[in-house]
Amino acid sequence: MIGTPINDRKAKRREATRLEIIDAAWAVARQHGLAALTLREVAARVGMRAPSLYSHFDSKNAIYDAMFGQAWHAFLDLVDATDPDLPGEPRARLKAVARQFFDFAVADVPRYQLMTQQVIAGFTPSAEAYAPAVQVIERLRQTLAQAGARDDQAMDLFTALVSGLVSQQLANEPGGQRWRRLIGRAIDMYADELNLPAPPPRTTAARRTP
Amino acid sequence: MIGTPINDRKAKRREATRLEIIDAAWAVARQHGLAALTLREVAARVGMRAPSLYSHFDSKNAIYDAMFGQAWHAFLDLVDATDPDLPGEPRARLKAVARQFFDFAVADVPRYQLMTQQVIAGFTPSAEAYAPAVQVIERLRQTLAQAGARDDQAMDLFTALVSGLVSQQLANEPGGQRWRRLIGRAIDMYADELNLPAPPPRTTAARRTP
DNA sequence: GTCTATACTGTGATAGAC
DNA sequence: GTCTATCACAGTATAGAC
Repeated sequence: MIGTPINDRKAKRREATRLEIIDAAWAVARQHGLAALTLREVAARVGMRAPSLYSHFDSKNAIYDAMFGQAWHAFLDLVDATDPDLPGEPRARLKAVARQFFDFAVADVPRYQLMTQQVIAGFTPSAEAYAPAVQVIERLRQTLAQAGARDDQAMDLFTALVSGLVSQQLANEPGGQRWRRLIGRAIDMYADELNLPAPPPRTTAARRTP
Repeated sequence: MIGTPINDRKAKRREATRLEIIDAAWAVARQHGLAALTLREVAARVGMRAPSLYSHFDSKNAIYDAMFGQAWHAFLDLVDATDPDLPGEPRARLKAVARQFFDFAVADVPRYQLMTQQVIAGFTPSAEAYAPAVQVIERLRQTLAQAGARDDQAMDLFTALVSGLVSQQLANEPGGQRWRRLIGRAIDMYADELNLPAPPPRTTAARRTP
């Protein structure tokens, strides 16, 4: 009795409603802040009463959980889509990765707060929602290894450096560029510490090595 | 009618009650988390009912505000008390400053969250409570200038680096040492970028330059 | 299955008696 | 100052309409 057209349509409708609710929740979070999200307001935006949300989510934290998974999945998709376009030169590659994370973080502050900080009191992401975050870390590990940073400490130092730039930007000058402009300098500093090769001098020819 | 012994005693008693309330609030925050703090529980710990707290604080956020100011003031006092004992050699000095901030942050997570992140929904610190934080930044600016890092970018890079180490430690391994152990490496990396002099080779003599 | 109405508990905050 | 009583609003459990 599973997989019939009727059940497919029901499941699709159900999933569509879930997405509507999550979208509404993002809208409320962006407008009033992540912690100020209320079920009544989310419900009102999708034309329901608050208790009706419990037909689709077990609790308010389950909504946060779905949002958490969606956010990390969006970043994972971005990472995978961008990968072929990344520059081959190690330093430029690391800078591009750092700027990608930075820009994604700064573009939607409540999303970034949910992804990284423990802003919500009793919320801990489920293993399922956390999975894409693990995959992002794995992609980063590969990128760093490719650039010549193979030990775990180099990885930890990179994440600390980039997340530190983001957190300072958001805390002290949200919407600004003061710490974003430091990314190039910061990554060069990092690459020097790892003895990564300096970028080759610019030439017009030989854009690809055969 | 101000400054009489009776008014002094009243003011002291009033200030003592305020401190009792703040201490109770810290205890609740450490036990249940900063955001899970409730006026009823704070009041119970000082033998009151919740509405009585409004005789001493205008709102719940006013309690957070007093906690915020107290926390930064405690760190400022620590910084000033430690200053004469800091090593003179620039790199060692920067490492000591970084470890001091790191250890203070990690020692009391709710305190650090209140000091740096926007964990509380509608809370913005007052100018008065923020003052000691500004002084801490000023001390840091002096320390960095003394070590040879005089531009604003160097300051921003330092704060990003250290706060990044803290945030990664707290997010991924609270109570551990994984990122703390990176402080030496991170600060050396930073000092190299600023072309600070390398530390002198260890000798038993000449511990001070005449 | 999906939604509503209702109600329970707990929150920060206010009003007024003592 | 501190109390009791009360309010508006939150999350959420339950029962029942369709």
